[in-house]
Amino acid sequence: MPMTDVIDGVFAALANSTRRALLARLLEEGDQPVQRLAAHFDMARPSVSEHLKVLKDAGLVSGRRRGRQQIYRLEHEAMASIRDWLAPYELFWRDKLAAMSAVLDEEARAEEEEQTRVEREEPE
Amino acid sequence: MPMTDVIDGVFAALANSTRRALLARLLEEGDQPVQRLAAHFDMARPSVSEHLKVLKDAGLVSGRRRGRQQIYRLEHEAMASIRDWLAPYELFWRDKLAAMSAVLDEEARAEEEEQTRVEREEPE
DNA sequence: TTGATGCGTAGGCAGCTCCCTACGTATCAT
DNA sequence: ATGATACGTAGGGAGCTGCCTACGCATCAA
Repeated sequence: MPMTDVIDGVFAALANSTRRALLARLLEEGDQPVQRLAAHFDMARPSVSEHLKVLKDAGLVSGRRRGRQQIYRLEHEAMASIRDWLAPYELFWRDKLAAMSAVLDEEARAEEEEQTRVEREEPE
Repeated sequence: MPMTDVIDGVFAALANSTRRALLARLLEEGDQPVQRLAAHFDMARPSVSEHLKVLKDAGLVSGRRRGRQQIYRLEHEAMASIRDWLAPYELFWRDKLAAMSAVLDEEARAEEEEQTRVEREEPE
């Protein structure tokens, strides 16, 4: 599977607030079964199951059986793929902001020098 | 506008390979007009315009006029909102991996100690 | 074995996405 | 003013999303 399709799936999965909320629950409360996850949402349980399937297909969560329950947990790799995708943009902006702050520092320095000169010309 | 809607828009905008490719062009080649962006895609120019609108609505790009051209450029804030959303998960996994590597280190140390003991018992 | 529980899937419907072509509008060259 | 250029929007169609209820299957308690 091409990398672009993986990223497609991950971003698409995250483009829904219910699914992001499911991830947040798993993050804050740890692994848990569907029932417990579904309890927090004003939505039929099967709909939650479908959301979990989307997250699972995207690689953002995994499920294991425990008796008749299915325990879901966060998976790291898919998240990491987003971070990796984001990295070049972060670098770009880091450099951009660094350059900008260098300019501002230079302006501040020049202004301070100007201020010093003025102060020398207007003593007391 | 609630933060969740902003994030929704950004993730939805990024859940399309054409739009991600447009961002990549802007990243690598800098600000440019629609025409030049559209040239790289096997797609009608108006479709590219629509993708750019999605990116613009999500806050990922901005446009300024130059004569009859519209120059698009990357915008930082929307990207930053993703990074911020991602941060708690990154922290979670950093801790998780740190704990895991501590366990592995401990196992390695124990194993090494065992090895040392064996070596003492079998000198030369 | 029987009934209850936990979960997933089937089927259906309203609304959105992504592409297209046709057209409207602003700007520029002549 | 006239035609060309750069761009956006309108309108439409095929397919996907997100929700629902109904149902099927596996597991557990009694």
